[in-house]
Amino acid sequence: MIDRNALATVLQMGFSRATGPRNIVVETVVAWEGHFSAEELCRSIPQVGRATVYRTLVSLQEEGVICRLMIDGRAPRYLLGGTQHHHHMVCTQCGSVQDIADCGVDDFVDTVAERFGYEPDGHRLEIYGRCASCIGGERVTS
Amino acid sequence: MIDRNALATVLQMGFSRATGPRNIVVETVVAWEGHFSAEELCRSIPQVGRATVYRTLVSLQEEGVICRLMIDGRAPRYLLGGTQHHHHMVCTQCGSVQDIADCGVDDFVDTVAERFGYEPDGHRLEIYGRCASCIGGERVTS
DNA sequence: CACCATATTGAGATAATGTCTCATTAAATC
DNA sequence: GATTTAATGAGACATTATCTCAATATGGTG
Repeated sequence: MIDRNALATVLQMGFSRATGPRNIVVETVVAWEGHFSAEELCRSIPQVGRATVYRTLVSLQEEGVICRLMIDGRAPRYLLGGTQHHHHMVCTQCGSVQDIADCGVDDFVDTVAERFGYEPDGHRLEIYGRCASCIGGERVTS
Repeated sequence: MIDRNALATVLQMGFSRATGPRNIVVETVVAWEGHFSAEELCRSIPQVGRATVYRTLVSLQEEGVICRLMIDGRAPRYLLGGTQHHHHMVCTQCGSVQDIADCGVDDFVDTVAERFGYEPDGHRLEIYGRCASCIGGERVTS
């Protein structure tokens, strides 16, 4: 979880004024359980305009406070999580998302990129499947 | 490149009738150089209705004939490519896409999934950066 | 070949999501 | 409190995707 100081820092990044509406958006995002879409966020804080919500989401992505997942359908979903965590395991049944601490993907990426003369500046790894508790909950509930 | 027989097979998959419009869509997709969006495809074959184009794209994805890339903006882009190739390297400058033949990602995915008691059924790896020719073309063209 | 049953199509309505404009509001400073 | 201007937000607009249902075309049958 992001702490209050970091939050205050985030609120200032790239802006020259700290404002109420942006504060509401950031606090809501930080307090959110699990992932959310832009529209869900808008609905949950109707007192803040759509434009501001979208603008703030862009900033939060740029600052690495949240990341963007393309889970299934059309709308991207956002997840609180630092810049370093772009490896996720997504449960296709319950929608839960598990961060994967880096365990060699970065090296793999560098190796592949080098082979092709590529200069990598980012990558995304998402694993889809069913999480342990969805597998476990398979009994028929009478 | 997909051959004619495979194409004929694809055209039958999941359908009970072979039709002209669907044929046009599939042939256009197969002949496409690089990746494309659904709307680009629609524009290039205005004689086929949007609904049919979208329906056919869904079928082609299900059959593994094309895959769906989330490269940058909002609209997904499609790429001719078999079911097995979900590892791509995308040039953020020229937009070219390079398939990465599997070199261990699958094993990595299985290992991680097992650690979390996860039952994986798919994954996606996309590497973003600049390709060799974009790096090479950096000289100022007078 | 003509005919039938129905799978498939497509025009256009509708939905979902995201972007933009610009008059208004309000934060920071003096 | 007056001033400057960053930031907001209502709503128009844009883009992408889905849905409906009457019309059409396909494959099978006699």
